[in-house]
Amino acid sequence: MEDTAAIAKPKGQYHHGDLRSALLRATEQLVSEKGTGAVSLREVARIAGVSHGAPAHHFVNKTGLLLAFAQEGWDRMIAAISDGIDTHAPTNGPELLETVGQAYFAVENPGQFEVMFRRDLYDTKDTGYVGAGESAWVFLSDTIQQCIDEGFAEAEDAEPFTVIAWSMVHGLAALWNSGRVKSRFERLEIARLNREANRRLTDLMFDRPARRTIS
Amino acid sequence: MEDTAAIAKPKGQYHHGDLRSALLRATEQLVSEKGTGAVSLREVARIAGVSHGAPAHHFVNKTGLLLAFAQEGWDRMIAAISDGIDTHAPTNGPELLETVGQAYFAVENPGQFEVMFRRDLYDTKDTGYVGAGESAWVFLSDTIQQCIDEGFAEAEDAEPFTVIAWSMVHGLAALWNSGRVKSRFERLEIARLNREANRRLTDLMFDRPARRTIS
DNA sequence: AGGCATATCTAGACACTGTCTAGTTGCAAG
DNA sequence: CTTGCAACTAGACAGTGTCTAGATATGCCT
Repeated sequence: MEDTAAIAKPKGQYHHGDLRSALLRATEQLVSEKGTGAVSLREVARIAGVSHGAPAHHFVNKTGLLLAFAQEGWDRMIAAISDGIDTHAPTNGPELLETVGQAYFAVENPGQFEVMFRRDLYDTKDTGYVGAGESAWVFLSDTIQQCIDEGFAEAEDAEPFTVIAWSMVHGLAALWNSGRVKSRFERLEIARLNREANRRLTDLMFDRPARRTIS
Repeated sequence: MEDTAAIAKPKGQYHHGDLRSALLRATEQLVSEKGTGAVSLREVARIAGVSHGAPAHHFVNKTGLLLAFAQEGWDRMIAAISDGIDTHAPTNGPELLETVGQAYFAVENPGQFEVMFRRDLYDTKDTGYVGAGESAWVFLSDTIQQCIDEGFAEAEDAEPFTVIAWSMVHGLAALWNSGRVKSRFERLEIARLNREANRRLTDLMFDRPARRTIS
C-alpha cells in the first residue's frame, strides 16, 4: 500500500507529473489484488488521486488503458527471453527452445498474462499490439527452424512442432491461471512444473541424449 | 433470429414457461454474436421478453447465469467425449487419448469455451462446477494410466504426460480462440490442426507404429 | 371445489460504470 | 507578457448489477 503514496498525486498540485505510468501501476495493482474485472477507469483514477475523466486524456478509452497494460506485458516477456538467453547461454536449438519456454512464465502477474491474451478487452487491430505478439511467434518459429537446421528434427516438422511447443507452454500457463492444474500440484511451483514438462517435450520432439538423470 | 421468437415470452402471458433455459439460450446468442463482454442480465432479459429483474430469480446473480452457462459447456464436452468413443471405437490407450483430444474442440462456440475457463466470471467454489472440470481431468488421467498399463509408456511418465497432453490441447484451443494461431493457418480449419498436432504428440509420447503415411 | 402457500415475474430505486462535453489550470514557447 | 496548448476538473447522460416491495399465476392440500 505504500506504493499508492508514490502513485497518488500530491495534494494541492494540479498536474500529476507522470500520470500515464501512475495509471498503469494502479491497473497492475488492481489486477493482481482483485482481478481483471476489478479494473475501472474511475477506480484507477481514484488510486492515482485524480479526477475520473483524467485517464481518458492519456488512453482515450478503457480499451486503450488495457491495451497499454497488455503491451507492457509483452515487453516484459520479450525482455525475459533475451535475459534468459544471456544467463542460460543455450548451445543449440532445443536448449534455446527450453529457455524461451521458461521465459513464457516471466510475466509474474497472472492477471497481466491474462490481459495479454484477452482479445475482447481491446481493439486487436491496433498495429503496435499485433506486432508485439507477432515477434514472440516469429522468435519461436525461428528457434524451431534452428533445431531443424542443426539436424534435431526434419524439415516437414517445422509447423506442427511450432504449434505443439507453443500450445503446450501456453496451455500450461493458461490452465495454471485458471486454477485447474494448481489444485493438483500444490507443492510444485509452476516454474518447476513448466521446466519439467518443457524438457520432456523437447526430449520427445528432438532426438538428443535425455538429461533426465542429471536434474 | 427466428430463435428469438422461441426464446421470447408470448405477449399477454405473465409466466414465461421455461425462462431458465430461454435465458441460457439468450446468453449463448449474445456470446457468439457479440462476445462474452456483451452479456448483461438486462439484455438477456430483454431478449427473453421479460423484466430486468427476472433473471435474478433463476440465477441469483450474473455470476450465477455465467456459471450455469459454463456448466452447460462442460456437459457438452463430456457428452462429446463419450460420443467420440462410440464412433471412433479406439482400441488402445493412445487412440483413446486422440479421441479425447478431439472432443476438447466439441464446444463449438468459442465464447462458451472461454467462459468455461474464466474463473473470474463466477464463484469457482461452487461444488457442481468444480465437479464438472474435475471429471474431465480424471478421465484424461485414467487414459494416460491406461497407456502405461498397456506398455506404451513408463509408470513415472504418468504425471508429466498428463500435464503435457492437456496443456497442448488446451493451449491450442486457447490460442485459436485468441486469434493468434488463426492468422497463421487460415486455410486449415482448427479441427484438422488439432488432429494433426494431437496425433504428432501421441506419436512422440508413446512408442507405437507411426501412422503418418496412412493419413 | 375452495383456499392458501409459494414460485414466478414486475417496477422502481440506488450506487456504480464508461463516455461525452464545457470549462479551468498551468506550463512553455514566441 | 500573452498566446497556444497540454493536462486536468466537474457535471451530465445512458447503461449496468443488485436490492427492495409488490403483483400475478400455479399447484397442492383439505
